[in-house]
Amino acid sequence: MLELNFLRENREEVEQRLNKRNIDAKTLLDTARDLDDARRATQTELDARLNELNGLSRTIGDLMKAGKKEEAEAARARTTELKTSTAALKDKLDSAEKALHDHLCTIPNAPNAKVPVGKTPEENTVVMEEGAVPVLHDGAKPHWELAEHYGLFSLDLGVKLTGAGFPVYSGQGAKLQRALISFFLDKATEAGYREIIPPHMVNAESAFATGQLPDKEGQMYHATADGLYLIPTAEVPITNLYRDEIVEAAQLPIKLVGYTPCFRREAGSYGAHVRGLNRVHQFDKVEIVRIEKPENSYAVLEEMVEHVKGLLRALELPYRQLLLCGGDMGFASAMTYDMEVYSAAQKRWLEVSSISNFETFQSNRLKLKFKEEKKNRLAHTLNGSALALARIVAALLENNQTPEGIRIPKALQPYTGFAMITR
RNA sequence: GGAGAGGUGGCAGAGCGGUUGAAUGCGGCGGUCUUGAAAACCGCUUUACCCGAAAGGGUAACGGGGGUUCGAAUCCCUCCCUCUCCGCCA
Repeated sequence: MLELNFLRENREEVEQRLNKRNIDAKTLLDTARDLDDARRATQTELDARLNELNGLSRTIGDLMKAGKKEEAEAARARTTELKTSTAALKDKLDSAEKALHDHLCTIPNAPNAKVPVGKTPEENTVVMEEGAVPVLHDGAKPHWELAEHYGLFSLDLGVKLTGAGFPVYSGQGAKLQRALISFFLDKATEAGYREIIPPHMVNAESAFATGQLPDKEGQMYHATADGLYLIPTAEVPITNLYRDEIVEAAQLPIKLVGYTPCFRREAGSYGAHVRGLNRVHQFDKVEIVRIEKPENSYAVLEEMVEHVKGLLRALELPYRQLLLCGGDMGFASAMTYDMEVYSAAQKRWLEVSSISNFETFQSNRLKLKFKEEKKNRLAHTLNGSALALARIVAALLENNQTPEGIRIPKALQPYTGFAMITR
């Protein structure tokens, strides 16, 4: 949620930035201003009445103490009108606040100046590309066929247990999964991130604070009996650790990392491009989260990208970095880089990481501030996948296949305990 | 699941209808003293919003929500949470 005051004081800038999303920013902002004006007027009036009522109550108290019963009764009579009018004004204020809040919830974050204009993924900017695309042997297979051949994971078994899109990993496939998680966690820990194991379900408050509710309600699994949501990413519980907190400036930066399974309902879309591990309802991901001072956040975004690049290099995967255009960015983000790896058998790029700066969009909902020189300021939050497993596995299997088996990158071998996946 | 106790400021802990946003202690910040430090002493020390150029003024908040009352941290209802005992259990 954008900050109301920032939005009022920097109207021109915010409108220009929002326009990159191809939305009617002018109308959205005009409405916000009007709703806020109405709210302020109501509160000013309410406060004045309440002030009067409080004064009367104090007078009555004093008169009672002094034993002046008749005068107290007279004063009491005058409170009746005030009580009904303040009650009405309170209702009016409540609905004005709700209307404003609901409206603000519909406004996405304002893209950073560097974000390119564009409507579709085709208009994203390729920032850089690195690593050689491997030349595969004849008869190279896509990863779902490799999985079957080597017994690494099964989607059919997942259907039996749960439904479509829930892979069951086994044998070397399961070991590879665990190896990657450990490898990513260790790398993040080396880089100074503190490891967190959070709950895999969150309440509605948490889901709201990071921006999943109300706009992405349909994408989360919802346990209605308890009002809980299965997390779509570790970002949700980990960032919410700092909900309703005011931290000392000296405590920043806060660097957290967590591994969790991620659950996504992902309505729609079937066919070849969602086969295998390309798009599943449950996958594993290691997420890095940062809480930063505003003046540092964009440098930190680049630092996080470098961290992810380091992982991809260590895994010897060809990858590219994309700067998302306004039309392709997530609702809560001010600027997002996507990292994609090339999956050689499918001959396509797979998104394996999304690294975003949310500026104060999340912290405003979280009420996450830091104290600097006696002033409380909203912190900037950032997060990024480092990395998302399922698609990394897909690329790893496809790119490293040989007639003799599937080669495990050197960096990973200490974690897997084997150098080659074989039958 | 059954029975009981309780949720107050950064922490501990009073208050149980009338200037109580809240005693007191600890912690923190500033000052006096000191060669320096400690001790002692003095002052300050929650958050959000509204009006205002500012100075300043006002409103709200004692787990959440609702009610009673001229007035509630204090009384009532309800929900949530924590603790103790019993039961069950990875």
